[in-house]
Amino acid sequence: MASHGVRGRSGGRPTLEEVAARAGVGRGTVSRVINGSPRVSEATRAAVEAAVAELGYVPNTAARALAANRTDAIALVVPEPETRFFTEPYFSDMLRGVGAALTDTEMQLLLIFAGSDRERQRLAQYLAAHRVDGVLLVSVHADDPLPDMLSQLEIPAVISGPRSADETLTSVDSDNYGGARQAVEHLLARGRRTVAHITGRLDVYGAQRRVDGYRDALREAGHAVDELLIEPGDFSEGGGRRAMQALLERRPDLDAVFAASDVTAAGARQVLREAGRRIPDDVALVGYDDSAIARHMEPPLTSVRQPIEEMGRAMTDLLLREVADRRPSATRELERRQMVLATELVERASS
Amino acid sequence: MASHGVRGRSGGRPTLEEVAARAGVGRGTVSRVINGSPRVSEATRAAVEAAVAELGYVPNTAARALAANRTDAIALVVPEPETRFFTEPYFSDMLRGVGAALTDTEMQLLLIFAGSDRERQRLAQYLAAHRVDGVLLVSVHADDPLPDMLSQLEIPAVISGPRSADETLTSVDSDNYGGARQAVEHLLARGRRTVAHITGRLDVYGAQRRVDGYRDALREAGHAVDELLIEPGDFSEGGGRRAMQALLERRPDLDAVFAASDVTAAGARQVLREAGRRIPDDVALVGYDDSAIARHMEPPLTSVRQPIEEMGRAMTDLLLREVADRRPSATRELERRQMVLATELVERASS
DNA sequence: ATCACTTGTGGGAGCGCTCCCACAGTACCT
DNA sequence: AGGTACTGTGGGAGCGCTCCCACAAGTGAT
Repeated sequence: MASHGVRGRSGGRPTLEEVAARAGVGRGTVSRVINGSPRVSEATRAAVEAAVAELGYVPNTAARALAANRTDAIALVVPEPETRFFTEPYFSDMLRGVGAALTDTEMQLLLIFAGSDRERQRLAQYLAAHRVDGVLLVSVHADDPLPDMLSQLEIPAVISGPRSADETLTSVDSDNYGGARQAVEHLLARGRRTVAHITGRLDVYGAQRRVDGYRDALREAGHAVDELLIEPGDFSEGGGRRAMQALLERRPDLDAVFAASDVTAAGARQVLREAGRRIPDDVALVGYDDSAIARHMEPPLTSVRQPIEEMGRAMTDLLLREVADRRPSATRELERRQMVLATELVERASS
Repeated sequence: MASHGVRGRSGGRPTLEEVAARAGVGRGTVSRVINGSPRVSEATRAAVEAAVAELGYVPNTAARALAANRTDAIALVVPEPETRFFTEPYFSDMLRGVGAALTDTEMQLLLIFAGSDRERQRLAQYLAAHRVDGVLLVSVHADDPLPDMLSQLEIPAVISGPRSADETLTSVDSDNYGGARQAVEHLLARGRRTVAHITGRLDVYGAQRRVDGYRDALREAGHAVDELLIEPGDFSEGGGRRAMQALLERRPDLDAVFAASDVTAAGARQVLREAGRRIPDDVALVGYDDSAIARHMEPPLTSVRQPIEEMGRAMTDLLLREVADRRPSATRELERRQMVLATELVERASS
């Protein structure tokens, strides 16, 4: 029986040492070739590469991580219990962007579900155990302790939506303010006079910015902002229904609704239908996210598209850069990085 | 300057050795406590646990992986380029199930995107580098070399849909055959006589099984199976459109369509509308997946729900068991495991 | 009292790699 | 000729852990 581990020594994966022996060089030289160091002669490099190919050598990740103090992996922290995250396409799109950015890298992606308190506890542990080189944070609430924990642990992190106007972490965001303005300006341009807004969860900074955009668009068009036309939602379908009911009671004369998400708009639409309002004839409806729901709604929903995939890609790129900066001998370029990507209004029949 | 790595020795994360010194015991004893070995006296255990708490000790994953030859991580291999994977909710649901099964475990989830040849190449490398203890495989095509590679490398793996009737790997599947039967039986019970079927990609075993279910349901109801009513699709919206057009040309008298996915059904719906057919009055429509699209379609789409989240959970459970079996000293229970979960027909207005 | 076993414990060896120091060899100056 | 530099290379030390052997101490049967 082998002394250690599951697979015995014989016939196991080849090690650096074995490659070195085969190529007739020292361990250090093989390491240099593997890691692309320039301080190796052409002849030696060729010999080592041949040995690597013959033996099918692949460096052991754990050993490398232990010796070099890096893991070549980053984590995407997913606030799992919020079902919203999975029912909306946001997550998938983000993931695709992250995946794309990682494609030409040696980096691997670790998905960490951390919603419950216990999980967040454990998350800290894992990160402390240095399981990853950096962390991508999405959908963070204002009072989430995680970002600050990461700062304290000096773990590179990038956050998808800044928590406030003066976010300290590197962040990537879509232009929530501008997107909301686009939506409202569009409705006004279509001749609507009484535009209501169902907000998102207001502890999310992006939702606040959408409200700001809504307000400013109205003001600049010379309309007074009527607070009775603003009803808080929570990004969900049920929230959309509740908010729409409240709005119809307060301002039955409204002729347009800008919802902070497509799902919210779907909820609003149900209530409008039940109240006998035709879309867009009586009430124009604009959503946010440009999700599959928007395309398949009846009538198809005008919606603000966020470049979520691009955001995922940008976040990853920024994180990789930060990780590289942290490596020994890197020339630190520690500017604070805040990136904002433009949104796009996708016009459909609902407005 | 610290000699090694980014973080210097001083003030870094505490090590086993430091905990041992603090608790006044040996390194081995601390290791035993950390790993829950019963061969430790109560007093010692308490002392060690106190030291761990005081120092905030967290075991270093890389060191453990290197010494113990295990990583406490499993991989979910995602065939990324197939956009279908991201646009359908299949993926999210699966992921949620996997996450749920992992919640009470120490296991972490590594997401590996492997679609292009180059990526699959690299995937083999990563797996060979022993980066994970086991692999979850979803949406595998009949000619995918990956499953066999994994068998050969003796890496525990569980596959989401078996590749054929005699799959060698442990697999979890939903009852594609039964689901299709449910759908067709439902249509017949509603009085439909001419039921067409738009298939999925026929190199996917599950799609074949749905065709089998479609055929058998018709036969057992005493109907002849007309091959002209079966048109191959590819699970996509465009495929659904093309197939529907072909079917309408060949059999303009059809009064029901069973589509192999909701997205396919959405494509079919468009063509039916353009052809002036009313749903469900002229043609009843049934989809597969019970996705958000089904709920938001006009009219809402009757669809076969697969317990995808449960599948993800089951796959993960099975994989964890296999991984545990592989560990030294485990009592091997090497039965071949094939699990099939029941589907459910969700009836809506389209049929 | 002796032997045999059990329980708890310490610490050496080793996992496979990276980092870095030492040194041989060569080249180019003074 | 001697010095100074640089290039390429070998291999020791060490990353932090697990595994296992050795051994002390206790327990009970002979």
